Amino acid sequence: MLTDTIAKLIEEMLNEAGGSLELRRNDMAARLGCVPSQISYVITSRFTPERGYIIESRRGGGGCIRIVKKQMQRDEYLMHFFYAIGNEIDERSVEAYLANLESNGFIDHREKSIISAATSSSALAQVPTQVRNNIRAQIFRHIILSIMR
Amino acid sequence: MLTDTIAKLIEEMLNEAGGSLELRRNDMAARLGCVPSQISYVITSRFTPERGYIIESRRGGGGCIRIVKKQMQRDEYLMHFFYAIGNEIDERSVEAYLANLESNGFIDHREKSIISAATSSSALAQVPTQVRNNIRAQIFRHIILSIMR
DNA sequence: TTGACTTTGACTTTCTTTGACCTTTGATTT
DNA sequence: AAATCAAAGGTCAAAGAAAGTCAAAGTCAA
Repeated sequence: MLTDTIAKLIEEMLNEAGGSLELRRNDMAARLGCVPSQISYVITSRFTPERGYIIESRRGGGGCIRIVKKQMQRDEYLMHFFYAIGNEIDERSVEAYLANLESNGFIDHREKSIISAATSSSALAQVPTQVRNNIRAQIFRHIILSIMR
Repeated sequence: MLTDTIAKLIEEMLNEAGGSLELRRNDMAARLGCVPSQISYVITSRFTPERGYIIESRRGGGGCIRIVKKQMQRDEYLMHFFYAIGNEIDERSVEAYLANLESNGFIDHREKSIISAATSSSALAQVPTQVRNNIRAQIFRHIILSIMR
């Protein structure tokens, strides 16, 4: 899948560059043989704030897209979660947050898979779909609290 | 019966692949000459968490179904727990199990508090009381599965 | 003949890819 | 300075590609 290829490439570039990176959308699209908006799609779907990335960009001549992987402090993180998770959350977003938590060293791999299991739609299959995301948010929030304590 | 054929095929593929496998539902259905939803049926009826399987999937372009078989025999102790949990469980029993798991070295203190948070009545407050113990059991079972190899 | 399990297919939801059109910015003319 | 132009990136909707859901119909054993 194109999306994955692009996402991997950007991640690599980010690592090499030490967590902060500027890229030209058109160049990148040309190199990969895709339309420029595909790059935008990858960035908005994979390099989200939930996953700990900050995106800025500038149009016009010499314009570019800047991607920064943000390292967060513990307290900052707690605040972040309180505001961000909200009343409901889907499985994908949980995964995004977990990836973020792991890469910031707040949880390890095993803990991640435990939390993932606890909040999976499979585990919550018996919960009516209309409220499943609410329950998931509750569970996730309780877990975050227990970790941050 | 079609179902058995498909189930056997998937099991074989799993063995060959060493316990973990990704398949394309449409491809498989086309190869076997059946409707795609038949594959779904087989998976939901035969490759259940109760039998030690974990299922994940992604829709859309490049989507697929991932099946992981946990080797329950390897950890008899955990398997024992898994079955002992049953279809419903209350908060106190979870705590008792967790104490047991911790003192036997299957989980550490942090993991215990994560699981405790995930299965607490407080986290499940929005779940109707009649089914809360069922949901709790599902969550707990999924967690136990996730820490098996 | 009833109830559990299977089979099928129409419809839904989610994710990706593409392209046409819009907006912003810096440079160049007038 | 104002007007113009070209070079970015942004947006959005439509089409495409998977998988999920669900209910109706079929099968078969007790």
